[in-house]
This record gives sequence, structure tokens and C-alpha cells, in this order.
Amino acid sequence: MPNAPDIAESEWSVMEALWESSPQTASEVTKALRPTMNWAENTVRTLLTRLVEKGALKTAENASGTRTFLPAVKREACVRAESESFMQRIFGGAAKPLLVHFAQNSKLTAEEVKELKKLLDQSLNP
Amino acid sequence: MPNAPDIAESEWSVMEALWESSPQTASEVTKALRPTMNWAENTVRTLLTRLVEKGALKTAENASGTRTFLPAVKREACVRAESESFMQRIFGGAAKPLLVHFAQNSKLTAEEVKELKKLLDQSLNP
DNA sequence: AAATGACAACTACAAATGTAGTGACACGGC
DNA sequence: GCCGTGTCACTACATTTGTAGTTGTCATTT
Repeated sequence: MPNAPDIAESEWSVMEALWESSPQTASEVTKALRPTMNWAENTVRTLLTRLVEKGALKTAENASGTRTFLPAVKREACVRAESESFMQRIFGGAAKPLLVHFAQNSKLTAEEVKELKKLLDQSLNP
Repeated sequence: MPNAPDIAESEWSVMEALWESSPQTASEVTKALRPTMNWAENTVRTLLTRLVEKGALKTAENASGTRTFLPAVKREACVRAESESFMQRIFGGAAKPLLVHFAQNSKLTAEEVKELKKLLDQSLNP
């Protein structure tokens, strides 16, 4: 499995679009992102190219011979990598203070709290 | 209270040193960071200058007339800002998936799990 | 006094990021 | 056969980041 490359913020939106649905052509991705990011098509193309160079995306041809893009790395792997580096940077690598922070700063529903407590228990008994 | 400015990764180490203990002169900060980051003093000075420009640090003179640096923003505020932006970027702004992720991917002690469960409960009954 | 050494203010410079513009080519209509 | 449109591959360019080096000043030390 390929390691998760370093994905910048704008690039992340592009990845999301393709994790959501792939393969897509450059203009499809542009359209998919239009509502959120109002990027010129060339901007999206640049990001796509960079992501291919980084090994985060692969390309293929569709039926009409146009190039399409698809993820080369799993979203979960990238999320894990980003999370790891964030935890390192801000919380010195310790999960507990991080969890404390988010547990305290988020408004959760009773339902969510229940779920999370269950997950915490499970993380103990594997 | 001033808003938390955008603090880059290297800059963060410098901030940590000053949140840890302040005021400090440039060379004190350099020495404090020496074990972890092996930076040239000028590197640290550059970072300090940038942080002052960003409004993350203030300066003052010490008894011997040398400039010292001290935080202009509270660590907690910066942590909150960074966390917010991270949650936005990677988890679409939702706390629950984030908490799920870290709850599942961290090895916590029974003690920690207990604490966290308590915090979760408290986050419900304020 | 000359050398040394901290401190400050500038300057340097490459890589990464954000955000495009340009020029060329190819296919499908008219 | 020319023309617009979509696609591609390049190029562009300002900012931010990482990591210093250079120059000038002062105070302290031989």
C-alpha cells in the first residue's frame, strides 16, 4: 500500500471530490467543486497534476479517450497521516489531551456521547 | 483578546518555548530549542520576527536592555484555532467523526478511558 | 586599541502553495 | 475546409515557509 503523501489544503478538496466519486475527468472535478470552491478549471487541473506527481492520484482513459483521475491512496490512510501529524504538532503526539480538547470543545448530542463511550470501551477490549 | 494568527509548523515550536517560559531573549529561545530542533540562532530570530509581525508575540526589554519575546496570544486560543481548522479540513467540521477516529486509533489506558468517559458526560450536563 | 562576541536589522533563496493564463491540437458541426 | 470547444501541457507569479548568511553596532575582554 502506498504511503500517504503530503496533501495541501486546496488539494484536499480535490481529493475529497475523487474519493467521493471516481474516476472523473478534470472538468467533472471542476464542476463538482464549483459550489464550494469557485476555481477556474485550470486551477483544478494544476492541483490534479500536482496530486498525480505526488502519487496521490492515478490517471486512466475513459471510453472517449479523455484522461480521468482516481485516488491512488485510500482516504482512511490520508486521514490517519494528517491526524497523526496534527496530533504531533499541537498535542505533542499524545492522544489523550487531544481527545480531552475535542470532548470539551464540541457540543455533542446525548446519542453521540453514548456512541463514543461505547467506542472508548471497545478500544480497551480488542 | 487578539485572535489567534496562523502559526506555521516551525513557528509553533518557538511559540511552545515561549508559552513554556517567557519572556526570553532570542538566544535563550535558541538554547531552549537546541535539543529538539537544531536550528541556527538566525533561524530562530527569523521565526521570532515573523511571529511578532503576525502578532503572535510581543517584545519587551529586559534589565540589560536586550529585547525579549513573550506570547501575545494564549496557547489555548491557538490550539482551539488550529484544532478548528484541522477538524474543518479533514473531518468536514464535524466533531464526532474526529472523535471516533482518535478514539479508535489511539491506544489508551483504562484510566484514560475512564477520564474521557467522564468528560463526555460532563460535556452534556453543563 | 584591537579582537571577540552578542544582538539587531536586512537580505537570500529554494520549495511548496494558491491561483491562474497561454498556446497548441483534435474533433465535431456547419 | 474553417471554427469553436474541450483538453493538455507549459508557464507564470505572488506568498508563505524553512533555513540560513551578511553587515553593522556595541560592549566586554585581552
